[in-house]
Amino acid sequence: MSLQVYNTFSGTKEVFQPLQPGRVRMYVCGPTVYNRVHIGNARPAVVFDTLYRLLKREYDDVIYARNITDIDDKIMKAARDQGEDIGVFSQRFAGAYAEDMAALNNLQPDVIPYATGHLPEMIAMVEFLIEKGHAYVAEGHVLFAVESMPEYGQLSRRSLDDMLAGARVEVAPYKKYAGDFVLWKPSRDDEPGWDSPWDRGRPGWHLECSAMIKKHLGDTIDIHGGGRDLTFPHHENERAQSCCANGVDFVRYWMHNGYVNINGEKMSKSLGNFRLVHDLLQQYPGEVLRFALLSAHYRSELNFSGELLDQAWRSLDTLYGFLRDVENIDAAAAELDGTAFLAALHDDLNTPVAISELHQMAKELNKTQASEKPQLKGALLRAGEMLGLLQQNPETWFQQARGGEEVSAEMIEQLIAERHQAKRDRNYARADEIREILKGKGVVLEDSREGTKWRRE
RNA sequence: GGCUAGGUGGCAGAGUGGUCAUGCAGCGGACUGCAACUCCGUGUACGCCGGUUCGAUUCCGACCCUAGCCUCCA
Repeated sequence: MSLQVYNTFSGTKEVFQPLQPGRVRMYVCGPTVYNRVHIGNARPAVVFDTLYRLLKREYDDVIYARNITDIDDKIMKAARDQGEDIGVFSQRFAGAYAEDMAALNNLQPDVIPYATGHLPEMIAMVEFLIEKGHAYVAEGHVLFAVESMPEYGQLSRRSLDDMLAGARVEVAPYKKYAGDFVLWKPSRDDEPGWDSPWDRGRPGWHLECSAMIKKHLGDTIDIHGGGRDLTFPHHENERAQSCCANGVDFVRYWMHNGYVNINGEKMSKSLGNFRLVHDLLQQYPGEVLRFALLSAHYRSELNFSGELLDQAWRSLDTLYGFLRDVENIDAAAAELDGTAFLAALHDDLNTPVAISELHQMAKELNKTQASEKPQLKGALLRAGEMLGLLQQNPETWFQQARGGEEVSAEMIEQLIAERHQAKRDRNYARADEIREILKGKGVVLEDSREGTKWRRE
């Protein structure tokens, strides 16, 4: 079963073949740390984490890097506005990002490079680009000369003429060509800056990723991921820098996820229609957010709403329900080869189909005879793990807080015991009364031959 | 204006030239002391108009509509 991925560069699904057999290098653009991230920012992290899990299953040597952009004018401005040291400020939000991503069951990337830790690499790359005639110095800035690269625009499929025709931004006077972009810009004395062969200054955004990729993953990497909005200009410019500086192919497979929409519009900071992951986590388990994000194919847009999350929560309840009362086996030993589940993931990470297979596996588990249940449960848990789902103890899952006033588990158990006695006494009125009381507190009882289970809802 | 993606049942969302996505919700039934869980059953969904075809939601063309990128943005 070979993995197929859609490559933005070719515009088609391709069979994935790493540069070197058995060895995969993947880079995903991480956050610019000047505030908490919204659920749309979380999509690439979840999508590529899922891909990372799949790659690790298939390849021995996988390195996944996701950077922290901690040099940026927005950070400078936000830190200044709040009167906070910029290093402390950005570190705070880098930490918040790590927390949010962990809450969504994302594994830690193997490498988390910080832009501030790579100034020498960036400066070296700029020097080299100047040397090779791909960049020039102008009024303290260093600019990349896009006309020096005939293939510029190939990734985003734009011609220079088209781009300039649609340009809505004033062109800085020091640019030789309107499409040239900044590699290095001068800093004022009160702005963060680093000494360089040019003025004391700071790197352009695109340069940061190019330098970090080169250092940690090499000149040619297998997968570069990110949100669709990064295709141009960010990735196009990264590609220009890296190809021209390294003289080799930069990325074998470009992968871009679609947006998270609200009411049919892209969720974005500038539109102000965003929902922060941190806020959503007050109301929903991270696993519900993750499930919701994986419920659409990564290249599709995903319409985000409270209803979507409620549906995700219900679906997880159903799945966890099947896992109750089944003896565990070592899920790691479970075999997924040849399953429709795995086939779905191999087909350009088709998570909606994979999730539907999860349901099929759960139903199968429910139907089968007791002796075979542990085996099937193991497979289901292993499949869930591939998606970063279903890893909690089912009882923990059902007992977790769901907002509203909380009755303690002890109190619930006590009432269940009292109801049990009432039922024995055939005092159904009292039994039903207790059930109603608990229901009013968001606790649902489920009787079975083995006893009474409860869950919050 | 240039370029790109898309319009699927109440909602979310796959997919396919001709039996089935799947989930959530709804409805009917079974189970249950009654429920819940679970199980069984249940929906003539594929923007509009033409064309190709024995047959199109799926291929082709026109049209309408939506979103996105071209500026910081996952």
